Amino acid sequence: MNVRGPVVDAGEVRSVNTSYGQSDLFEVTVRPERGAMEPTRVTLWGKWAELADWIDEGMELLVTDAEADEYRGEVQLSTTGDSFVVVEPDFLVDVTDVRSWVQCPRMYYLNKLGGIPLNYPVVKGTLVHEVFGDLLRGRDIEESIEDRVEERAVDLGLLGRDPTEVADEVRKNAAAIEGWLNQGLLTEEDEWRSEQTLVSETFGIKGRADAVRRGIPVELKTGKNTRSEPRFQDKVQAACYALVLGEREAEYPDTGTLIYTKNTTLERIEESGDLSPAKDFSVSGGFLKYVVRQRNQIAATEFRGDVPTGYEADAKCEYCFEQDTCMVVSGRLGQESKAGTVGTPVPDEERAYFDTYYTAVEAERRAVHREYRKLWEQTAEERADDDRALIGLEPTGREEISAGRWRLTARKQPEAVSKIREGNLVLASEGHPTRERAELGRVERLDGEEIVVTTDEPLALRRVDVYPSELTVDRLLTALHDAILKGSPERKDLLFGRRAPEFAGSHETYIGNNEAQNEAVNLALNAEDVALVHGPPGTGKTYTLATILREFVERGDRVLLSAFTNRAVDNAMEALIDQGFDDVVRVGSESGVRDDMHEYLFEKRGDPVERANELREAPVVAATTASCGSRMLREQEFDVAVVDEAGQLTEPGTFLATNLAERFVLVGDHEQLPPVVQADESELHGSLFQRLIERYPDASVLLDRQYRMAQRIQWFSSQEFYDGKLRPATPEVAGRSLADLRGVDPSALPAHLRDRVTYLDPDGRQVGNTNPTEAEAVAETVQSFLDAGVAPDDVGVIAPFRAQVSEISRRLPEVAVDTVDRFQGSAKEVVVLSVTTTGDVESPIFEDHRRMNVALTRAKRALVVVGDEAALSSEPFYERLLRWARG
DNA sequence: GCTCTGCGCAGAGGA
Repeated sequence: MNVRGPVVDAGEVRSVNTSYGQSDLFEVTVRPERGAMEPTRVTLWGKWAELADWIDEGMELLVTDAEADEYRGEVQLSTTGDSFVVVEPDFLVDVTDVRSWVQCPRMYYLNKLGGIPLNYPVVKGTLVHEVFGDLLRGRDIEESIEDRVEERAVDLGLLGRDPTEVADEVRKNAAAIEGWLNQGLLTEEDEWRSEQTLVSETFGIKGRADAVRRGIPVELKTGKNTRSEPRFQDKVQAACYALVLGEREAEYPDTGTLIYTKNTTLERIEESGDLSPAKDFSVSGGFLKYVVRQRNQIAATEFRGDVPTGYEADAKCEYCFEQDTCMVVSGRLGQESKAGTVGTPVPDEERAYFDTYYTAVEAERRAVHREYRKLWEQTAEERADDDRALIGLEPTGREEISAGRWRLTARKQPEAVSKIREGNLVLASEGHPTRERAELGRVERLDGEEIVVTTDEPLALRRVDVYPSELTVDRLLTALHDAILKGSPERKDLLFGRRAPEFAGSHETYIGNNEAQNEAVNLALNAEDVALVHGPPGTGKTYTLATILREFVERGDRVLLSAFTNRAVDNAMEALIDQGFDDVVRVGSESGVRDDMHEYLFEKRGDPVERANELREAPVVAATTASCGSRMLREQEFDVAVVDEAGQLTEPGTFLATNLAERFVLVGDHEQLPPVVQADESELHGSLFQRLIERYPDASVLLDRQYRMAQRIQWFSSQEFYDGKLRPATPEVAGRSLADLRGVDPSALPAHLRDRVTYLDPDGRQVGNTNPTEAEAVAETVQSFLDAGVAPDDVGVIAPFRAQVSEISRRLPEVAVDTVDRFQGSAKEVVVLSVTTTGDVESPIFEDHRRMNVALTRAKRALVVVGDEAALSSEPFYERLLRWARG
């Protein structure tokens, strides 16, 4: 039987004599999660007893194949020879992390913290792996090499490598594999699967195997291995995959294969007479358990929030490549380290800051892990409700689009809604993402009836799940590392409030008709380190930002333009282009970047020198903050970073962009929506923008004149969020009404909708996160505006909940209906807000009043608030809102 | 018990 639950009590290790000889035992008490079982004592025998050093009360424990017996009248459990003990099974450890932990626990930590920079051996290794995958999928070797090298042009260009020489080197490595593969294929029936994504629900391990051959994991290594035996950490890596494969097939492979391409030089062949680059090794049950114990050490360390010292294992620091980094990091952070320390520690407050944010980012990582858990924990029905997956798909086709690239098509239920969008990374499966055949893929197309996914290998497409990614979390950590450990003292003095921002230079007129905007441009241009531009709704912050960018370029600065979302980056670029400047390189993915900006999209494929130069010499590079954390952009330097919608960025998120530049300008509005953060009790909720603007008001400018809303519409927001400072830019703006719109006849509207701000209580009732009666009233209201001549394109409907959005959307197919969060950044002539809730405003979504600020400031000429009076009267803020809306 | 965008997927290697 299996038992799983939190540890409520942990004892001491004892050594006892058994019929099999001397053995250690360690007793823990676990409160089982499922069933009505009382807390149960579980005895962990033999090597599992080492967990005594790692287990704390509160940690979750899973013991498989435990045996029940009665001892002194009490039923208790013991591990058996088949048992595995897994600490915090929900914490998904990467296979590569187990690998580095085995080398040295501190290397695991350092890799996580600093990331791995762009270097040639790694790029070459990646290339050989890609060619290997292509070979397995039947592609011609020369074609593959040529294509893959061309694909990596930027990396090779930035590293100053000649593509012909690189191709030669890759060819040497790949030829050895090809010869061996052909030999194998002639003699036996081989079944190969390349690039297998594996996730284990039992062992809390995830990773991607290079290949699986007849159920045996195959790991390719391009590095040198001069000894005849496989490297230990390579075996560990392959054994991890064996563990996950075994879980799925209910039988563990007893072998692993490692392929060392460098071993097949002519000299070696002559020396050993051995043609094969492949080495098989046996994977015993004992080895699998060793791997799980290592994985447990990582999970326990993360649970405790400990930092590995290196003493946990017996690696020798003098041979370690990371020794210098290790010593510097421990020196800067005052950490204990086996390698010793060098340098002076950062001040206490920086250390405290680092610790706080490190913990907060790790909490986000655990939130991502919870998403993974949902992959297998939920039933199909729950999954359908959760809308993270599309289930019950009917496979309709598969075609090979290029060697080893497949396009899978399936029919979906027209009413099935999900958060899956085109361009998303997904797990495509034949029914269950971890128990049945599954492939990582990308959504190519998605409409009402059909979904198209591209994958490396074909399968019958029956289900598509969102694939959670730790990528951004990893990048936040490196941004934190770069900012605090590698940041200049001047920059840090500023971040920690020890020095006020400085400004120097003359005051010029850049924008003649708006004093605040002109002030903002001056402030940005004169900033020696930072300038902050506070732009409430409709105040022309994007225009101002574009002017700032243009003036920076004019005087010879190289500029990074960044924001959290692709949409914001594209908008800012558009404004820049509107001002007549288009010498911009847009870094990003095809699916993320808006179609009309594709002509500026940076092409990574081609000639290395050309590609690298285009990037290095671009006066303006535009990318999301997540992209700024990519290896390619981390290599770039800028004079100044201009970050839009900075109020939506966490502090480490902001660093992703600002780390790359000498100076920075943050543009945003902290009175609109804050960063999206998964962990509730997190430091990440506040933005750097807000903290700096509060600390250094003199380094900021408030854009106080808005060009969007009629006076009546903007009043509430101005009073509640901007101390009444926000005002219409011109009398024309102040007096805006529907009558100004061509073809609109306001007198055709029902009387209760004729004012610029109106209120309506449809007497509905909240059902889940919807309110059907209210949705109906919203639809009727919108219809009234359409009947009065308002174009569908000029109307927007906003609701807090996604469920209510789809409820309304069904009734109004031709009108833009979206959540408040997704509406941020855009505006409409007419906006109808569906408050949805009834009785009270207790849901956490109503707690942050800034969400309402966004919702109420999208309308230019007419705003209708639709909601339950009782709910709106139940809290002072909403009561003021109601009073204003009623007029 | 709510909102949700990113990402060149994860891993590639060096004595």
